[in-house]
Amino acid sequence: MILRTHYSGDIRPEMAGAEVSLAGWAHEIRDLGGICFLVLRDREGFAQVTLVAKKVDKGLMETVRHLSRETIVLVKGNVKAEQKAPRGYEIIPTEIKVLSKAESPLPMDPTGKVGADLDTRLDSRFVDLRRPSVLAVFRIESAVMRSLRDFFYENGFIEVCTPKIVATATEGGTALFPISYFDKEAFLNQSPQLYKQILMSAGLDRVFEIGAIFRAEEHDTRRHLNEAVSIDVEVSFADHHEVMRLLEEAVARAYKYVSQSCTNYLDVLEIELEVPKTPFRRVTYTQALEMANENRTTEIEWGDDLDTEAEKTIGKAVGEHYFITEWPTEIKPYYTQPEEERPEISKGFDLMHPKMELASGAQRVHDYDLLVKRIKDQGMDPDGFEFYLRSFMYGMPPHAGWGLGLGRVVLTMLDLENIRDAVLFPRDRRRLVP
RNA sequence: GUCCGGAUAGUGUAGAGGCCUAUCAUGAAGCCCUGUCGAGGCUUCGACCCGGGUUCGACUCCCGGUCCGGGCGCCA
Repeated sequence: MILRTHYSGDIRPEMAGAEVSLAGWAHEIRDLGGICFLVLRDREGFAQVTLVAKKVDKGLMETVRHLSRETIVLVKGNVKAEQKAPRGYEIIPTEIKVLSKAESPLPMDPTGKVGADLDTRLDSRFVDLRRPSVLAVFRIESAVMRSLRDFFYENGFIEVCTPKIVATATEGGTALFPISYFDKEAFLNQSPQLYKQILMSAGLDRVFEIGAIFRAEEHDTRRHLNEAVSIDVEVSFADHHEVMRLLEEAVARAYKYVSQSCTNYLDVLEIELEVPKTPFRRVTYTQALEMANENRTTEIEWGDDLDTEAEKTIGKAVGEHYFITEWPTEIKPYYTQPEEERPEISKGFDLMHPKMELASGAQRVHDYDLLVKRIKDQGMDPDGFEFYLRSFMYGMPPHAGWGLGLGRVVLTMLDLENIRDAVLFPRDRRRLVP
């Protein structure tokens, strides 16, 4: 049984006379003496419940007058078309039941009239999310995931779930969270990379996963978190060009879907979403370096990674989504395939938004010997990768893939200030609760 | 890690050595009001991060700490 018959957003003035039950939060109570308005809020909007002193049961009037804000109520009543009411209708109640009382004062203002710092908001995220403008971000995030899933299924992908508890590091570079696993040492996985690749050997051909990744870096920025959601893709018998094409289509598709299906949430956020045009511009690493080194005091040398300043300069110059391609092999992970003709250049790429990096990917090394060599060259021990390397010994198709940060897609799409705004319960260096 | 900025009622803020028994808004409690829609009016309640120092006197200045925000770094 569901207590409500309708969401507030389902009700139309044309339903006048209908008996409905609404359930939600007492958003506001405006008592004008002879008439009293209760604004009930649920996930889909607001409904005005109107009580006229002369016409309504005294007990009901008293109940409403003494409701604390954010108390959960069940309102049974009749729809009345009323021009003076917001959205052209109001509810004339016959029964109001308090389901759960809200204490007061509230930890923050859920109406948005009075602001709250990010820290305050995150501490009381359950109240923060009651603000339609905050919820809108996550409704859109849901739409992004849905559009990507649709896109992947339409393109022959199999959705997979790889383990998050692992025995070894994936890539070496980043720090891992150690965990206790009975009598063994284990880690939280930094990326599904190795498992996606194993599945290519297994013959799944095209896989995707939307899942959590963990990085134990003590970074402290507006675009990094220690737990993130990664949208990962791996495709067999494909090169990096093919998966770049997939990636740009996936991103454009998400924008398109959101712009069509989330108009009300975009309105709440006052955003006019522009769908990026594909194909995205390809900028080689060498070209990127040239752009970055203009008007710069300390030049970045060929072979160095691009720093934040460089990303910003290039982003400004390009002004839309773009790929950086032809990275030096040396600064890409060991599983990145070098070009055959000039092995110092790799088949790795990054997808960039003018504000920040969104994804990175590559055609992968599928040759066992080369992979072992590359692992050694990067100062790691192939023994730790045996479970992974074994899958390269018995038939591994050439393959390519990428990982795209969900939070960053939403952050850049909605022009949010902080990645924490795009994650329900962010985990950063200091924050572990809620 | 490092550099810059900050910490005042539940929330968001004003404050520049005595003006502070601390401003405003929001909120809460109560009262008035029949069409509000950020309703309005009146009354009441509620705060200077912690420790040390300077000074006759510190919310205010100095030192240390804690926490928060931002930049960079680390990170793909």
